[in-house]
Amino acid sequence: MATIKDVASAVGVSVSTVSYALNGTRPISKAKKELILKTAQELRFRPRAIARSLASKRTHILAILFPALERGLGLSEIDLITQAARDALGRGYHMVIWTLQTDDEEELRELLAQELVDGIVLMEIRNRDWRIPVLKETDIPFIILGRDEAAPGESYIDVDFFDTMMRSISYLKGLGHRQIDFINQSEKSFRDGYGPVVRTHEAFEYFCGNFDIDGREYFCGWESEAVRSRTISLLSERQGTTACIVMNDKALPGIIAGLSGQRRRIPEDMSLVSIISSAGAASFFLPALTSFEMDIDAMMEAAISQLIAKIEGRYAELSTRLIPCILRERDSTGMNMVTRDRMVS
Amino acid sequence: MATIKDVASAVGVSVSTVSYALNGTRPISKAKKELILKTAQELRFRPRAIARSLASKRTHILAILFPALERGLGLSEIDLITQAARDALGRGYHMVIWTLQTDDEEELRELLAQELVDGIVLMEIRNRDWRIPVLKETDIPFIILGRDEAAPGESYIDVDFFDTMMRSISYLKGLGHRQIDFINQSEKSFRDGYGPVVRTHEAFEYFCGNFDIDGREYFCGWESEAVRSRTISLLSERQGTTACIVMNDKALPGIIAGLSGQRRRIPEDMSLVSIISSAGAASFFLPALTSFEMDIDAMMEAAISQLIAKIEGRYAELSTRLIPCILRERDSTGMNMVTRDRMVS
DNA sequence: CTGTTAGCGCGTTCAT
DNA sequence: ATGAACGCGCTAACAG
Repeated sequence: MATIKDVASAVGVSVSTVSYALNGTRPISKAKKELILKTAQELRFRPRAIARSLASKRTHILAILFPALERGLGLSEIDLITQAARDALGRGYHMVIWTLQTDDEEELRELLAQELVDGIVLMEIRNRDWRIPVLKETDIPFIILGRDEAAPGESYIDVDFFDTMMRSISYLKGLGHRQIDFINQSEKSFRDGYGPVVRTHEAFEYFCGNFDIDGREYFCGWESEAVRSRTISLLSERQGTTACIVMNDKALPGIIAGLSGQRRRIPEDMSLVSIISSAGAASFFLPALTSFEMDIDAMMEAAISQLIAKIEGRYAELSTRLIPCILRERDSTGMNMVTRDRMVS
Repeated sequence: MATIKDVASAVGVSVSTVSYALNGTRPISKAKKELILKTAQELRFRPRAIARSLASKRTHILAILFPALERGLGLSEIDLITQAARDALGRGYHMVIWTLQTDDEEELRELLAQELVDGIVLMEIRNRDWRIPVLKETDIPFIILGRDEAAPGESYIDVDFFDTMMRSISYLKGLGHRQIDFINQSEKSFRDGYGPVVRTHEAFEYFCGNFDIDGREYFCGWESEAVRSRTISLLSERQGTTACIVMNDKALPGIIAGLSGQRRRIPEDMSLVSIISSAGAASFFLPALTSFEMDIDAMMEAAISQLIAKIEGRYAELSTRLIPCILRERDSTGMNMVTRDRMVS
């Protein structure tokens, strides 16, 4: 492989001139610059990433950091990761995956001490996440996907849950629904103060009031058989509900089975909106589910560009962004029959 | 951050001695060695990955390479990626993700020319995959997940489809089933010679003969509504089938809906076995599906260890391995009623 | 505008 | 068993 030296001697200039010409770090006479670029091309010269890093103290490598998960990532994480890698690559950065074996600080410290990466994307953030203080000890830039209420002052990108809930309710109201159930995730995660659960909880309450909706929230695990029977009992416990918002991908099969077990058709008898779900999950079902999906491309674009901006020192200020979801109307929602009949008559 | 120099002067020896002590490259007197290790510890010295790489010509970074996919990876890819990263990390290697923007050779060449990685894991392999010749041009070690029939002589790790089909049929026969359908993937992928589709096709034919099973294979797309109606017509077209093997995760919702539309209960009227599916997909349904799942941990363990062995020059020979699937009995399979009744009477 | 040169931090050969 | 010195390929002061 050709080195910068080869190019230099081929053109008859010094290595620094070549370096400057290639990086545009310093003005070079037009003629020479073009000649250098041309010869570099011909010699198929590529700066060796490692050598460049050693000299410039910048590796052009980012890391995406996962905690040890209790087996099984959701359906959208794959898109997040690959999209992040792709975005980074498009900007000249590589992306490494760091999946920590355990919630072990020492392991993370080891990784950081190697100084292999220029910046870090933190995923699967939890409240009072132990990783944040560790990262702050070093001066390595990082960005958070999600929010840690206990760590104000950190830059983050998150889903706009408030907006999503508002639009969900508004959408269903537009279809004539007046009594709406909201199936949230587990009560435990609510008590733990897990961001998405808490924020949608608050938003649901707020907007039901605002839109004059008779709403009710249920917490729910995800073990399919349990969810099904729970759904069935809910149905009899509270009559008159014609629409349901679900933020719980894993509970969906149980809910749908429960509905069908009670002879409630979707969407004729019950409209279903899945929120914060992945495209894959929502279109997996029959009927395909109307959903508000995370705008993964936008989130990652924002995350990577902000992270790189920090690395390159363009602005180090706190930056926070909320990304709205995208509504995909599919086959699980329809007009409230009662309302429709009233309108017809 | 402390450098090797700091350690050397702190102990009062030369840098090379420290290097040797740390890497065990050369015998060092016991006393000094221990002192050096201790001081390094105290100074929190970590060899800078980049500097080490430049000198040793080895980066301890691997890449996992994806082609540009037509939107949406399956449910098991996420596990494959994170497991690969974790395995690598456990062996002292970082894993970067390379998702190519397009099927563009030049992009891959650029990446390779940077000499950032020591080895490559090739995923989503296709027949006559264009990436293999490109990789062979360089002398960088790589390993294939899957098989490319058109590239004999390359090391690979793949699912043991033959074994899986044998065990599936055997398992169902043990439950008394004698007439079995096999729902494969699309006919197009079969004609394209896509490995999994072709191999299961052959295995199904072979083992039906072997086990004296009345088997029939169907190719099938994945658009849910189409799959459902297809399933319904299949049911009437061929009576007497009591069990069904499916290698098509995305078609599962349609198949299940079609079955229930014809009032066939699972597993009372029809046993369902999902093969080569991910744990997530199979347990997502209600009833949860009995399945032969990819042994992702074993596959990745094999892949990474073989790749690293090649890198470290332990053996450069061709190595191929077929990994059997793991049977998970869930709720979608049961005794063939006809057989059972006969046994009872 | 351009060339010279000193590192970047570590591995490793050559001496001793 | 140990140290000095060189080199990996490139960037960025420091000089003109």
